[in-house]
Amino acid sequence: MTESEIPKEYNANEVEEKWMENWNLSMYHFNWGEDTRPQYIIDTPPPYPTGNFHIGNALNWCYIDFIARYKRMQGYNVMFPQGWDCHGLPTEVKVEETHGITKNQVPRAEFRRMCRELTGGNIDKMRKTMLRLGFSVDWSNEFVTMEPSYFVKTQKSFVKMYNGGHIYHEDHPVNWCPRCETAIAFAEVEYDARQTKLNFVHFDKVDIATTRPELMAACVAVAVSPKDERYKEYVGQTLTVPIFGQKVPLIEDEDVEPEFGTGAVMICTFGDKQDVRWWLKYGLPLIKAIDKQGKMTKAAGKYEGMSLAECREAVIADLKAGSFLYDQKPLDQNVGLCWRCSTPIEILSEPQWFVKINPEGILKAADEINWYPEYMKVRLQNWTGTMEWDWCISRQRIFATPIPIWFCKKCGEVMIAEESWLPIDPNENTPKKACACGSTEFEPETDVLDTWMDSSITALHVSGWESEHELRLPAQIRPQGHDIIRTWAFYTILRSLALEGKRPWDSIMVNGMVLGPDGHKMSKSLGNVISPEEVTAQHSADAFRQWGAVGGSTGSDVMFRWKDVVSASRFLQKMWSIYRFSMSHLKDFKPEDAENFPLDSLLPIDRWLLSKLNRLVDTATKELDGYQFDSTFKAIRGFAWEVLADNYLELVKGRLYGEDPEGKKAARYVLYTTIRTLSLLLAPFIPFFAEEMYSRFSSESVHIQAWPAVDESLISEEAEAAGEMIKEITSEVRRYKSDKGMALNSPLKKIEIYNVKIDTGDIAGATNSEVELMEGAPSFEYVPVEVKPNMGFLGPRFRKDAGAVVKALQAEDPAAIEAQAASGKITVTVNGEAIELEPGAVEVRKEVISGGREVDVLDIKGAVVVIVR
RNA sequence: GGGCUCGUGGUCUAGUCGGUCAUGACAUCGCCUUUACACGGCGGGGAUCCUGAGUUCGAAUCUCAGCGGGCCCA
Repeated sequence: MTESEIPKEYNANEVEEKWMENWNLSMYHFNWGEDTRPQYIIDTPPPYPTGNFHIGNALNWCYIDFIARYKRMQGYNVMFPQGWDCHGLPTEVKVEETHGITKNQVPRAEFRRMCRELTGGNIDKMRKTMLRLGFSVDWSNEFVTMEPSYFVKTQKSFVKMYNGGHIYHEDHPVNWCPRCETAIAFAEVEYDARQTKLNFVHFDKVDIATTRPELMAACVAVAVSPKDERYKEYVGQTLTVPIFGQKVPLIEDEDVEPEFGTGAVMICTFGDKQDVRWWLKYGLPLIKAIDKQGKMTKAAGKYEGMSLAECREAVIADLKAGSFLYDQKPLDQNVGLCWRCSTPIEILSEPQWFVKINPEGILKAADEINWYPEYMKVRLQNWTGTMEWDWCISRQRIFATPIPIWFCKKCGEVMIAEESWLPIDPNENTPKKACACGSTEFEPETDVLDTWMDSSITALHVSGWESEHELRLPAQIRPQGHDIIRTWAFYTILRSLALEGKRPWDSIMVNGMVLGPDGHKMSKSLGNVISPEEVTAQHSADAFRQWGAVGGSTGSDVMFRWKDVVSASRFLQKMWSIYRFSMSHLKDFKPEDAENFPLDSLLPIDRWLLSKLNRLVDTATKELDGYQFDSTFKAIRGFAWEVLADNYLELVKGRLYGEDPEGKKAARYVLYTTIRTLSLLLAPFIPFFAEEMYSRFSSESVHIQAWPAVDESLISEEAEAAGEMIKEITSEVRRYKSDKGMALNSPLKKIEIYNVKIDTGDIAGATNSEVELMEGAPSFEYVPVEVKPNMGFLGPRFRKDAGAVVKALQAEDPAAIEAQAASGKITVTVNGEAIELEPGAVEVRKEVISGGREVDVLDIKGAVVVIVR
C-alpha cells in the first residue's frame, strides 16, 4: 500500500480533472476480434446534435454508463458506442435562421455543407460534456449518420427493403407541414388545444356544421348517422355545396355523431384523418384545394392563391352575404401541429414513399424482448395496434439521406440504385445503366429519407451489419426514453425484422423524463431548465451521477432537485472520511496480508460486518442485473454510512488504537477488505471517486477490475445475530447516555450483561466503560407485560376465528401465557372450546424492573444490561 | 375521448402478487465539539398510507367507483 497524504476534505473537481486527464479511454473499447468474454452490445441512442447535451440525455447516459461499467467488471466484452443522429429539420431551420435564407435560395450542395458544418461543431460541444460526466463511451465505435460511412447503410437498407417488397411509392394522403413544406409521419404530429369556431351552414337540403369552411371547395360528400331520423328522407340524394356549386352525395355512416353540430358533417379532401377514412371507405373523388405551401389552388376557384386563413375569412364573408351561414359557436379542439415548428398540419395527397407495417411481427418481437420496466411494453402494443397508415418515409427537404432512386423520363419506371453504387446522391449522379426501356434519360428523386430511417438501423449498425465483421445481432440492450417508444423502438424493431428477420435486442430499458424542480417538464418557457454543466460546476460529476442513480426508479420520471445533489456531495465527503480513517490504519497493510488471512481470528463484530458486506454484494449484483440503480446505490450508501461508519468503525476504534496485536490485525483485515470492495461497488456509479479510492490499492484502474464475488461462507445468520446484539447494546447504552444528558464518551462505572454470551471487548471500547458478562440470572424482577399474537401464524390457521383467538390470548395474564409458552404448549379457551397453540404463536413482551440496587436496567431483545452509575 | 402511470409525516420517497409498532432522506426540535467526518454523531416529535364502497379473520397493498396529478396518444 502506498503511503500518501490524504486530505481532510474531498476535492471533487481536482480529483475528477486528474482522472479525466489520466484515464486511458481505450480500456473501454469493444473487441471485435476473437474473445472469450460474452458480448454485451448496447444500442445507445444517437442524440440529435443540438450542441447542448441536456439533462434528459445525461440521465439516459448515466443509466447506460452504470450498466456498461458493471458489465465490463462482470467480464463482458462491452460495446458502449456513441452515435449522432444528424439529419433533420431542426438543423435546416437553424441554418436558415443563422444565414437568413430559406433552403431554396442556395444550391442544394451548399445548403448541405452549411448543415454539416453546424452539426460538426455541435457534436464537439456535446462530446465535451459527456467526457466531463465520466461516461465510459467506446469512442472507437462512434458513428455519425451524416457521414457516407453510415448513410451508405441507410441507403442499403432502403434498397434491400425496396427489393424485398417492404417499400412502395404511392399517391396517398400524408400529414403535411406547410411551413416546412414536407410530409411528416404521425409520430411527428403533436396536438395542442386551440379554440376555433364551428360554422353552421345551409346546404340546399340539410344544414351542416364545419370547422373548416375554407375547405368547402374540396367537399366531396355529406354524412349523417344512420340512426338520425332527421335526414332519412334525403339519404342517397345529392346536395349542392353553397358558393362552389358542386353536387355531392348524402351518405350514412356510423362514425357520425348525431349530437355534434347539426348531425350532418361535410367530408372534404382533407380536413382531418376522419375525412381520409371516409374517403377511402366510400371511394370518393379527390379535390386538391390546398397546395404544398398551404395556399388555395385552382380548385378553390376565385379563392385561388389565398392562404388558408385568408380563404377562411373570405368564404365566411361570402357565406354570410349569401345567407348560407346562420350560426357560429366557439369550439375547443385539438389541432395537429408539426412537432418541429408548431404549424398546424394539413393533410395532402402527394406521391410519397412508404414502408409497409407488419403489426403482428412487431408484437411478436416485442414479446420476445425483456422490458424494464415491464409495463412500458404496453405503450408499444397500444401504438402498434392503432396503426392505420403505413410509415411515410419521404421528406421534401435537403439535409437528409438521399433516396437512391431515379425515374425514367421516357417510360416513368423507377430505377433503383444497385448496392454497389452506394453511397450515392441521385441529384449529383446518374444511374450506371440504362432503363429497361432502353432510355438513359432520368429524373432524380429529390425527396430525402425521414431521419428515423437513419436511426432505426442503429441496432444493426452497432452489431456489425454490412461491415467487415460478422453480424452480432441481436444486441443485448436498448436504453431509451419512454417518449420515443412509438418511434425509435417501434421503427427499430420493424427494420430489424424486415432486414434480418430477428429482434434487434434481448432487452430494452426505458428511462423516464427529467422534470424541473417544480415538478413540470423542463422547458425554456417555464425557465426551469438546468444543465449538467451547471451541476458539475457547482458540485461534481460524481454528485450528478448519484442524483441520476437515486433520483427515481428506472422508468419513472425523475425530478431534478438541488438538494439531492447536495446530499450526494455530502455522501462523497462522508465516504472520504471513512476512507481517510481506514487508510490511516492501513499504512503498513499489504494486499498479500489479506490473501491468507486466518479467518478464525476474527471477532464477532468483524464477522457481523463481513456478513453484511457479502449480503450487500449479493444485493447490489441482483439489483443491477434488474437495472435497479436506485435500490443498488441506496443499499451501498446505507451500508457505508450506517453499518460501516456509524457502527463498525465506532466499535473497532478500541482495538485499532489499542495494544492487542491480534485484535488490531483482524480489524485491519476487515477494513481493507471492506474499503476495497466498496471501491469496486461504487465504481459504476461514481467512477472518479472510486478510482481515487482504488488508486491507493493498485496502479491499475478500478474500472478494469472484476466485480466482487459473494463469499457465501461469510454470510451467517449467527454472526449477524451476535453482531446485532453487540450493536444493539452499544446503541442502547448511547441512548441511555443521551437520555441522561451525558456525553457519549463519558465513562460508566460498570456495565453488566446477563442472559447472553457475547464478546464484550468492542462494547467496552465503544462505550468507554468496563463491561462484564455475568453468569446466572439477574437478581431483579422480570415481568411479562404484554402478549403479542403472531398473526402470520394465527390468521391462516384460524381464519374467521382468528379475531376471537387474539382476544382470548390478550385477556389472559401475560405471566400465565409466558409460563405456558415455557412449558411448550399454550392452551386458551375460545368460545367455550380449548385450543392448543405452539409457543411460536405468541411473543411475550417483558419488562425488567431493578430490584433495589442503585442501577438502571435495559432490556435488549432478551439480553439484560445493567448499568452501574 | 382512449391508454399507461402515480396519489404514503411539512416536502420528496421506499414498501404494493394481503399478516397488525409503514422505509428513508430533507426540514424541524433536544443533546453531544468523542483522537475519520459538525458536509458529523446520538436521540425526539411528526402519517386515520387521496376519498368512498367492496372482498377478507386481517387492506397502504386486491376489486370497483370517484377525485386529483403526470406522461403518451386520438
